[in-house]
Amino acid sequence: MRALKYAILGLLIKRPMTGYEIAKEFSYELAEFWYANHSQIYPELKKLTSEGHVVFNIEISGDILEAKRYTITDKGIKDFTQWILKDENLQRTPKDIFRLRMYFSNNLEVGSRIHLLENQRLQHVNRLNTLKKIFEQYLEVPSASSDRFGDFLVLRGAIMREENYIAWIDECIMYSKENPQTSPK
Amino acid sequence: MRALKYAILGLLIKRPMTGYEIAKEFSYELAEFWYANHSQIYPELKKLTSEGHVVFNIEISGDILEAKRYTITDKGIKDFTQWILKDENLQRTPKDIFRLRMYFSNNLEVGSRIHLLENQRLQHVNRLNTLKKIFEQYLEVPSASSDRFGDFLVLRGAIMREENYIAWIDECIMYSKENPQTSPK
DNA sequence: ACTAAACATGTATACATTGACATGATTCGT
DNA sequence: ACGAATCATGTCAATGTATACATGTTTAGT
Repeated sequence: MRALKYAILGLLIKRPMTGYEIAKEFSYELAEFWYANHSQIYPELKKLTSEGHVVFNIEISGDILEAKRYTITDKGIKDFTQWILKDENLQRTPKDIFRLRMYFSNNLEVGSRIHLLENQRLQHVNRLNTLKKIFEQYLEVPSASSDRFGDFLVLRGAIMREENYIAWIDECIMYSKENPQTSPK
Repeated sequence: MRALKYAILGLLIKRPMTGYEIAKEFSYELAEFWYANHSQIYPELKKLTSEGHVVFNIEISGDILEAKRYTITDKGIKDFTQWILKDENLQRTPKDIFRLRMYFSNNLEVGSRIHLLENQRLQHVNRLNTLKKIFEQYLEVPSASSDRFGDFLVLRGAIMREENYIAWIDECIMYSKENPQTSPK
């Protein structure tokens, strides 16, 4: 499947980048649906180079500090274009440890269950607020052909996802309070 | 972290099960937020046995077909109880290939983009309908102490998640139609 | 002059996960 | 009696991912 390959190629279509810059991209908006740290990125870039999907040239900062700036090749663009066009079956639903906890939550007394839910809620609210702040920077919907359109869509998706998760937690809290039990299990 | 360990222990608290039965559980509701196939489950059960978290006894069907029925030990219950009680920081947002595609969707012409979105939409609608049919079986909210309460919460969560994903896709379709471009990139 | 943060690239080890390979028994329908 | 579906358990190789190890430079602030 090699999704990381296409994530990197997609970034390099926008502009040539170093491995370090690619890693940074993954820690901004992109992290809302994809992530890789540098220990995965550098080997992948090496592989992409040997496959002819990218080429690099070395830039020097200061006296000796080298950075490899990678550019996507025609072969890379062609491969990426085929990938992005391809219909795809639904992935398996992503794993979610908190949902796993809630699935087994009958093993908890009401107090503990609600504590866990409130804690999780707070974290999602914080994330939501961060996302909303980033979203405020878009004063209008970017043109569908600009590469900021993709950023806009996934950021909107991330906000909706967080709002929905919070709504689910609220339902869980409500049901737990409505329906108290004396002792667990 | 060993989430699979706790997923298995949680199931075994409900009742003793064979590896085969555990694998089956992962392909029903549980698959909405966790999954493992038998090639992961059997080794994990072996490990849990050697750690003293579970024990098994062999059942024979017919003449010779052996099945190992695993039972959780006191040590296993204690370990699970500590785990379920523990507060947890948010996981990294799960990877989502379709969102990755949409992030790079400025490389597509409007027609292709909408085709991909419609295709994905259909698949989510199908999944949603399946989930709703399962949900109809709950004529009332199960008691918070019954082990069907967890099933109920995560099933409700899965329905909300699918509805929300479809709403996001609809927004993407709307923005793509509102904001057409002549040629990609 | 010093220092902290950011720039920059790599490797290694362990763990998690997938899909294929491998084998065979039992049950249910026709 | 036959065949298909289900029951049942395991290993292996490849891939993917996380965390730590490892090293050194440059820049911006004080």
